Amino acid sequence: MNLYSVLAAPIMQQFDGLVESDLDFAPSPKLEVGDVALRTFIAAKKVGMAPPQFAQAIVEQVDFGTSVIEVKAAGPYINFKLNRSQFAKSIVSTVFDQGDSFGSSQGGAGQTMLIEHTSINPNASPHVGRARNAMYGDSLVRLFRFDGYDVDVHYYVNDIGRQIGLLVLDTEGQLDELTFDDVLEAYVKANDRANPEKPEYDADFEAAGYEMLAKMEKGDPEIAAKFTQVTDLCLAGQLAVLARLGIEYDCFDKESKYLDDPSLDEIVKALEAKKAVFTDEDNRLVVDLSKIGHDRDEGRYFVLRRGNGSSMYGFRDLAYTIDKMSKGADVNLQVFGEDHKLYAEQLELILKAANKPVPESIYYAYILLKEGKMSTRSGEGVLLEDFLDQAAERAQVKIDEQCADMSEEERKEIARKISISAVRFSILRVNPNKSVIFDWESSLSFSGDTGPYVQYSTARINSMLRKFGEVPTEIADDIPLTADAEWALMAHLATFTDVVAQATSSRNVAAIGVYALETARLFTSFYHDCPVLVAETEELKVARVQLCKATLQTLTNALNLLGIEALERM
RNA sequence: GCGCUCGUAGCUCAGUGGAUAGAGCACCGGCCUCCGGAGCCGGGUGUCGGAGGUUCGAAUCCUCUCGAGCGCGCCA
Repeated sequence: MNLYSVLAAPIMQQFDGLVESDLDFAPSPKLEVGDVALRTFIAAKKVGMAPPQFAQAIVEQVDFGTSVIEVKAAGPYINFKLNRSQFAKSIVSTVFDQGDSFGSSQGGAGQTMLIEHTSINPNASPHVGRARNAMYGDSLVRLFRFDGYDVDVHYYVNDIGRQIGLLVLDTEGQLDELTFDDVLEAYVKANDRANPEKPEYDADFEAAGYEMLAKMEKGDPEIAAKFTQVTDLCLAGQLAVLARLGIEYDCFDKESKYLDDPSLDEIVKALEAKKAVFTDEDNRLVVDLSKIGHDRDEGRYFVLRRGNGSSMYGFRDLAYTIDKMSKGADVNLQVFGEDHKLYAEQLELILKAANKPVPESIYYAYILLKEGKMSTRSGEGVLLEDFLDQAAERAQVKIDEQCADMSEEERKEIARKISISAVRFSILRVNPNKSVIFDWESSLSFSGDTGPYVQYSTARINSMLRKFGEVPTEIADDIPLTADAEWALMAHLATFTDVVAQATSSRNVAAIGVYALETARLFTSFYHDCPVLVAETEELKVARVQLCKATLQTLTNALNLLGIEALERM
């Protein structure tokens, strides 16, 4: 359903040599001027006329039939007043027909996508900053699934490394009784004991931690089992928090699997052939990236192995990336914080040098705390769990007073859904390459540009639909939807498919949030202007209810992409 | 120092070549004897960081510059 094709066809018929993309249609700046505008610059150039003359020529010569009521040139622009009723039928019936898949252009049908996101160190609880990674990744998953892709979601588990070694050491013998929170606490203590700058510093303990790690890397089965036990416990704790936001994964890839992967030899050989790898004075194995395309001194060297022979994170990550790419998905994505940009570029150079395919990286900027007393500088300072708890508490207060007739169970469930909406929306609505200033007050607010505001529209529509009863699926030919508020809403619904396609190809989920807000705003405006259940005539009532239902469907689909549920009541 | 990203209203953000740059928050007025007031309507606020350039046309593209965030050899 494209409003503009209907107008483009007769123009192309009248003027030879024009294709649809030459005709630059957009909504008119104001409804008083017209419903749709054509900007003639590109097409005028192609037919060899000055834009205002070409505009005039179109107005005089082209017959737009019944779909247009009035055509007026305004300098290089042309404004069309449309037969709104005719377009209304087309728009509403398209939404009805496509239902839950309205908005999808099925561009990914038959294709596969592999995405890796989140990957938090096991020794930490998810912070709001990291959660931006998980929420973005998760919404990309939803977006690609909606577009028809078969998506596989991967989580890279950093199950080896110094911090796990320290944890194993510190919790030895008591792991069976410990909870995730206990382990987090233990890690803080263990970290201090291994930090020479802290009063608790214990050199023997630190050394024992490294020894533990070395044994693990050598494949000691007993130690390995202990590592697994700690890692699994932590992972389960992290996943529980992420699951509260509706975030799930298909595969967990353990880093320890890639300690000595055969593909690593292949990489080193390829680098050797280009004289891009050397062993330095401290016996480290180092890549000189300037030999394979890096053009400056900063970040020129990339260490693969330490002097003692143990591998670096990046070396194992190379093996992991090769493994991921070997699955042959049509689209491969990985979501990183902006601090990983150089690192990812370095990996990319190495992979390319070894003639290996490279996944596409998506970056998000950090979340900063509004300056204040206890602010550390990044959003790392706020635990996701606390954020969710606070949001749920606030929502609960409001629900308890507003939905007093419902059971406690129901109220709790609704409060939960609203809190998730507030949290996800506040983070997702900002473009990912832009830092978000995190502030409790506005992030937990339920009014204005928020997820709960959008949900409110869905609850309101559902309330009307319950009162109305069964909505006829048949749309009348002369459906009486012609008021400005009705048109503005319908015209906006008609753009959803384009918005989704654009968001998918640019991997920018924020556009969906902006769209959902605008839809909710236009709906509320319509709702206040146009009586629905108390409309003057039965025809008008049915038509408006149908528009409401189409709006609800669109909002539901948009919210789903953001991991937010539309609500029956709130 | 070098590289990447960002800079739009008091604050938080939309707006990736087209008409008079838009929302929310905050502030001031209205609006529930009509369908849900987490709402709606109205009121004003801009050197689009700055300077050049490209273009019929620039918040948007290019160059320079200032400011902020992030990164830059044995953390993951």
